[in-house]
Amino acid sequence: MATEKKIDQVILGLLNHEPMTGYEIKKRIDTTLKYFWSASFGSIYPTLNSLEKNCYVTKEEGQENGRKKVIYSITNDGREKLREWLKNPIVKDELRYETLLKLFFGKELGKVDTLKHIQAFEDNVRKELPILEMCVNQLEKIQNEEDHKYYLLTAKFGVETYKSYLKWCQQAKEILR
Amino acid sequence: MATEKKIDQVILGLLNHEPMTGYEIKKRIDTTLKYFWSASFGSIYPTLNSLEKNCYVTKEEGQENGRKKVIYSITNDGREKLREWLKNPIVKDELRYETLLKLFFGKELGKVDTLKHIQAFEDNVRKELPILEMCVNQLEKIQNEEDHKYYLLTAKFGVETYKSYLKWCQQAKEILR
DNA sequence: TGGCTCATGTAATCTGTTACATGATTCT
DNA sequence: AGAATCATGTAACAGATTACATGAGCCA
Repeated sequence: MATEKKIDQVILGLLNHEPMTGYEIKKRIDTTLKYFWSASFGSIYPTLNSLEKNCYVTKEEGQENGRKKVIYSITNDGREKLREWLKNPIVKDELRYETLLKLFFGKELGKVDTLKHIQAFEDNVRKELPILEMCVNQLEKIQNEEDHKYYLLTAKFGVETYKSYLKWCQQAKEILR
Repeated sequence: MATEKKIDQVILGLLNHEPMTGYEIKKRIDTTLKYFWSASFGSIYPTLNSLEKNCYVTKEEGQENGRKKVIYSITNDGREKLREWLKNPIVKDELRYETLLKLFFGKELGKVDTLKHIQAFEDNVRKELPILEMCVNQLEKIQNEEDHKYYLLTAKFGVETYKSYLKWCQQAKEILR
């Protein structure tokens, strides 16, 4: 069966764009993939090791400004692995909205405090939405790199869902009042 | 510290509405909470056991049509536990869209197959949206039970996000063509 | 009679996070 | 000098899923 873990695919996918260190992979996930994925160092570094053991990536130890760096690159086998996973049908999106759980059980908490949860949710969305929109704007300018068309898809997804979140927030507040 | 696991809170929350068996809890999660939460028997039954050991729920073994049933009810301690969790700020919504991962790395897969993923996503949303809308309609009719106002919040959330998914699907298909 | 749903539960396993350890460099 | 960031990694643990085991009732 081999690797079906998604963290493997995430790393292969990112390295398929350009060689990176584990640290950079983490940063990339926390910025670009933030709206639909997350991962910790505790899963990234061991995964890089096992990917190398299986020849899906190669590592190159170098240094930059005196700091040691381990730069990973995808191999042909790795790309093949990625492609294989990509063409399989999507199994399942896993959504766990703690926010919605607290709203669903909100009767026990009461209107006032439930409204506070909604407000906190809204505040966060309002903070993130402009970032996503900026991201879309920049991606729309870029025409040459083929990658960017696909990045645009996910950024637009973020924008649309975030806008729907805001719309819902208004409805939700009205219902509770 | 005690239980911070969300499955505990999900079960307490559901039992706070009415006493249920583990099997019924599972069904409830798979229908009503489906759009924002999931859980397996392998986590539900052991959790019910530990909740009982800690006196957050009580069990009553009975039978119905010859079938043995274990019906759980929430206790005052359990309700207190639930309330305590509800009033804490929301820590994090965990969203892991496998769909978006595959789109993000879509360059390696190509337009045709990426469009297939989008289509599969769209088909599913089109199938689920009417169910959610029906749900909203029914909840809007009910005025007496206070619980339903909170259920309505989450159902409306589902409707709004699902509509935004469909909107995005159109955009996504245009971008790739 | 065979298959589906109801119903409960456990063991093995998987996957990932948190917290810790370490140490260099850059910023203030 | 001290804090923050860069950078890599491990060990313990948490939390959940999958697969299996078991058995009764219902429907065709």
